[in-house]
Amino acid sequence: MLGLIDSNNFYVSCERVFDPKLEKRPVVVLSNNDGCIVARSEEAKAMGIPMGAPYFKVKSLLERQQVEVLSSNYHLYGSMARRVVDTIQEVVPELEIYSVDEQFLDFSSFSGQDLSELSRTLRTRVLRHTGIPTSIGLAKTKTLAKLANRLAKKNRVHKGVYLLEDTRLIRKYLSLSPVSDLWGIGSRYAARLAKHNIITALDLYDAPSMWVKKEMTIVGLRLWHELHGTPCLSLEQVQKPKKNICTSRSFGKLQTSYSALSEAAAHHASCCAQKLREQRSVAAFVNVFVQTNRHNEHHPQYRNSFTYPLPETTNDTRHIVHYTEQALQRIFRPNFYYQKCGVIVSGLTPEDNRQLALFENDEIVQEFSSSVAKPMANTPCSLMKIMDEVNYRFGHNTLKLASCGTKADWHMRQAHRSPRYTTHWDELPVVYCH
DNA sequence: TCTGGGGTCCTAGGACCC
DNA sequence: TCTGGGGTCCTAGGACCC
Repeated sequence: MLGLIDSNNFYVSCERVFDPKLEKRPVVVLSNNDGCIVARSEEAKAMGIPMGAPYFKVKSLLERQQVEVLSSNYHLYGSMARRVVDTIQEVVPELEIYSVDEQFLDFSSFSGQDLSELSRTLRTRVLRHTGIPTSIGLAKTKTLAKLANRLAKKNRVHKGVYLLEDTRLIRKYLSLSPVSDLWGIGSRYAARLAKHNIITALDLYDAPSMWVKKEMTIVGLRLWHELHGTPCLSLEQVQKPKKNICTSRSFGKLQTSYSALSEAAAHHASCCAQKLREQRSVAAFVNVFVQTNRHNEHHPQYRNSFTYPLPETTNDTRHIVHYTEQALQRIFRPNFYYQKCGVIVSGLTPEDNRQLALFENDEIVQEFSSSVAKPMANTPCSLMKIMDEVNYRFGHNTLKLASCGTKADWHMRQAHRSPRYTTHWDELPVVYCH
């Protein structure tokens, strides 16, 4: 048996831990740039506020219904997610971190124990230690555990834990679920399956496996086997290094100047380089993309990207930023209203067996180190290491390249962000004693 | 005026190799 | 009439996830 533990309305729950007045009230959390609704409390869901709705379209409805609106606070959510995982691991050490609010649990070392009971204890513990409510689904495969988790969440009588094992019950629940509820069935497949009269999850379960493979490739076949109780998706306990890393943001307001785009791109490139160093990888390519607002019918549209092959693989911020600039120069066109830009690094390999170039080119490094006090920066490695350490100790962006700019009027909108209670000294919660 | 930001996997087809 | 038999790598496009 394995389990899927999932934090309920995770972002809203994080906010509620530190602001009790949000309890029992409709609350929504917005995406970056205060763009769309990405999390809703149960009360907000009950009012029919749809997931993913653009904020400006539902703003007046939210105001009328007195819904609490929050900008997303990813420092807080990331830190709370780590606490949740740490607490779970005290009880179940073997797990896979599937997303910020979901973990698959490996119960193989708990044979003979009552897993439902154990899971209920686990939920209570997570709630007590972190303040985050969770639901746990138990089943033989990941796909069934996902379903069981839905049941645990949907029906209060299960008290947040549901074990789905009995074939008759599996069939019954599948017959009550639309096929699009299954993990791995998105809107495209749902529409295609509907044409073949496959409407419920049970219809897919009862379809011949070879037909499923023909229509939905090996991915669909795996899903089919998982529904029938044969595991095809293993638990990935070690997090694999990412194959691509992307940093991008929409601008708080549309931008037209090269200098604004260049600053933003340098900033995103710096973030990519830092993420590369965190996972101890180097990149072989850097891709820069820019785009205008595709929803805007009044301004002319433009989107473009350019991939720059790096002369040697690197995770040095200065190199990545330098080639980002080169790529941006190729795609920037004046007289457009830009809405977004981003940087993607790819061709990632581990930094400790980095492939050297035939002619290692240290021009940028030398140019830079000659203007900096010698003992600090004679190798790119040590300078980046120091920069990361300083930024870790004194806060993100304490040290950055000048090309990232200082004005940052391209920064995203974030009108309703709560304090970063757990990660910033000057934003700690305050307790008053009477 | 205002519409997010990350990721992964699979397949087919085209190019190449011996 | 008859035209080999293995492979790899890369990319674009399509699907999905949170």
